[in-house]
Amino acid sequence: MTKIRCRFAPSPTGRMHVGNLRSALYEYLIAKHAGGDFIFRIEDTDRERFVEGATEIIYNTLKMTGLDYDEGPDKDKGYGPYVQSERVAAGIYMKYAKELVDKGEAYYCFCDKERLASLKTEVVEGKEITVYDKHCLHLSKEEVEEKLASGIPYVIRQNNPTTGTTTFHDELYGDISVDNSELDDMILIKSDGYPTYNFANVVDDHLMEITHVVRGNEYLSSTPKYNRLYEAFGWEIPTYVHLPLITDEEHKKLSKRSGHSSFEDIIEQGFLPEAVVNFIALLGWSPEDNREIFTLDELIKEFDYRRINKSPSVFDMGKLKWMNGEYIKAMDFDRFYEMALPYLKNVLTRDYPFDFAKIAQMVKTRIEVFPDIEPLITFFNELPEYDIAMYTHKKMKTNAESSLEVLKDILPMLEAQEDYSNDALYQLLLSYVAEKDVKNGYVMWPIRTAVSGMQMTPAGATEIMEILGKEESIKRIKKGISLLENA
RNA sequence: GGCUGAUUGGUCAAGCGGUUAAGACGUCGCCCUCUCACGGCGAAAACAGGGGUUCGAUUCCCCUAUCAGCUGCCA
Repeated sequence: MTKIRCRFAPSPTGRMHVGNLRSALYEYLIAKHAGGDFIFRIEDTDRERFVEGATEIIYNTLKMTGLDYDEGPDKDKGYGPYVQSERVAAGIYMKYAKELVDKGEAYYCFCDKERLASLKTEVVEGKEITVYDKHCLHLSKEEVEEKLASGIPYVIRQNNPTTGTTTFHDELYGDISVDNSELDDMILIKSDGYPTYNFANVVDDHLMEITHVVRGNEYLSSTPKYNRLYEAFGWEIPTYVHLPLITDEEHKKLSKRSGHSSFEDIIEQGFLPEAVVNFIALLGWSPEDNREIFTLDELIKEFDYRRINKSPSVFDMGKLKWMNGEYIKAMDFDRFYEMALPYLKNVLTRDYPFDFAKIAQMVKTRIEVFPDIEPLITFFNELPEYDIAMYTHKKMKTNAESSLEVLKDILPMLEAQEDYSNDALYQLLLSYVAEKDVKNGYVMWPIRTAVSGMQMTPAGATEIMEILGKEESIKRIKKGISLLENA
């Protein structure tokens, strides 16, 4: 039994897409579940789309998500280099392309853009289809030599048969067949000397002894051509696992506009890496039981790629939020506090010794992502303008009149009170409730309204006063009284 | 247009010939409660359509529809 080797081979073209990240995750999980190796390779053969800094983003994403690779550009285990542009420099692809030319499985093509354009067939919606007509396949050896010698730009194309069918097996999708007449003579080596993905991918996967080729199913339709390449070389065909795609809410491919296209975008919105990993693991895969919360290690243990779904799934931001909220609730307080503090400090700017830890405790069960904290606590910093209609609450049986009465009764009690701890204040108000023989809410509601100016708060009236302290609490109660009196 | 694939509630998703068709998010209701949230309980909500095969189809086959991907000197 050979050791399983899976690779993650992204192109450094920008931020890391969540579809890409999920591929990386599944590749990692498939390898690790079987005790295999996870290889990281960079496919930078498209010099036009290369984005400066994109490689760093990929490294960083892998680090943040905990997808540790066993081999990669900075971890050569003898299969390197792991960056395709370096492999180009080493002449690897050209060597194999020429081998194919010698075998008659590939050929030089000197057709220029104009001729290629003339081959295009106009089809609906402005889409054009080009099928190469094997024009250059018929060049004689002498003609090829002559053109090469005279420096005419060329590409190397795969020479595919035009009759018969090609079948390949995918672990998830089963056997897939296509007529060979559908197989275009795709370009292997571009005129700039770089290989296309189609070629580099096959060569590298073989050379790096990748056993399981795991990738998005946008490659499903070109896999027959890859198979023909393996066969032309006489190489062993790897196990294929094509993954269903992830779409946005409109069932369209995730776009930049959808706001959650990249891992970085999501992290910037206040999500935790482990929640994102957990969430995307469940997008297209499910465990045997109904469990939904998994650490990476637990995923490794449970992940069986045969349980991967075949149909595309929508990236549901709402459920990601829920899951992130679960992670926040389960987080130990010290770590939560540390992460929440910047948001707390951002809002609580008043020159007052706020008890940040207490406030953090209040919001912990009330947020899904960290930025949710801010709107919850701004009232602590400053009493907002509010409408006295807020004093009226049907269930609490309160209205402006009753509220005014309660606030006026309570004010002297609060002024006399020295201990502003939550417990003490609560007992104090409860004694008033008992004395008046009313429901708790009847007195709590107007007080909470007066000290917060908010319809909803992350804490009760007495907890709020504990935070605000005596002076500020009384000031806000008085403000409430004057608002009600002047109504 | 051609090729390939997919199709279970709004979303994720179990199911792999016989089930009251799980569970989760969201939504709604109730309880808890010093508001909200947490927590607890409950409700509404699905097998794309049509033919077969079969004693019996969500499960197997075919057709249609819809969606997606590919159809690049992008990956």
